Amino acid sequence: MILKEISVDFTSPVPVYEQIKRNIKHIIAKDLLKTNDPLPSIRELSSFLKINPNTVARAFRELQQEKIIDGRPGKGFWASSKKPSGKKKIEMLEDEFNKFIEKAVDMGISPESMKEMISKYFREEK
Amino acid sequence: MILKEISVDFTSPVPVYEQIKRNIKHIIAKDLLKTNDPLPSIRELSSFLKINPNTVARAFRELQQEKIIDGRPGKGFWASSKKPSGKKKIEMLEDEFNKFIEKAVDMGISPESMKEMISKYFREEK
DNA sequence: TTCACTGTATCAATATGTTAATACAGTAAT
DNA sequence: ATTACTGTATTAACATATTGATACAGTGAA
Repeated sequence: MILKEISVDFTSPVPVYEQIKRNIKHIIAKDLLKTNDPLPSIRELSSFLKINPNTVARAFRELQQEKIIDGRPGKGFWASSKKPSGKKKIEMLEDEFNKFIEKAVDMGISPESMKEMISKYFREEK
Repeated sequence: MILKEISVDFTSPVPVYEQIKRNIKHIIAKDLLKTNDPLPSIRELSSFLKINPNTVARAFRELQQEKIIDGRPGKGFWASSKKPSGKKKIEMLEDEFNKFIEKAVDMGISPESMKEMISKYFREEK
């Protein structure tokens, strides 16, 4: 079960519902959950994490709005079949990304420096 | 004067003090303010923007902590003596950049794809 | 000193965000 | 219909972030 892939840090400034969202996104991005695979129920996950069901419900609701998962009362939630493909995801980001690059260019930052920033981010990320 | 380079959007979810910080950073990054050039005083800027002096003070204080500007009571604030090198500029962008990368990660985009997006931008640019 | 400007500190009001308590409602198997 | 699960909605408690009112303190020139 993917339950043990999910954990939250109560001392983090990142809200618990946001940590849950990221957990699920990463799980789906890594294909640990494929299309139509069931997620743990709201109550199952909330009692596993020892938090209020509403907190899990908020995470699931927002993921549903983002079309990452889908769900129905009485049936639970599952990985959506309408997940955007890798290409779609990049297209979704590209506008925002180009704005960012333009600002960087405006400041005189080279493409090499930008790539270096990416590498740095992932080196520091554990 | 750089006063007219500074504006805030009161309907934005981005706090006013944060908008001021970004304004100043961009002004310095674009060399509209060079080393030791004076910034508007806290009260001057606050009355110009019609906000409380404390809001401007917070922006300036944080910029000072980030070594982007310097200041003293009775003297005002000025652009820090440390010329914003390429590295400095990158630091200024880094917060924003990291948020972007985080979002990309959340979408399951690999570092390689991100670098590819940068290359693509510059290939198409010229 | 006095004055007119600087920035600083403290506290309160307000707004926003997060989580929990609790009750309600849908689904499906028995 | 009963049971045992699902998700949903409402409201309140709590925490945090943002901004403002106000008073205090430093600097330098007249």
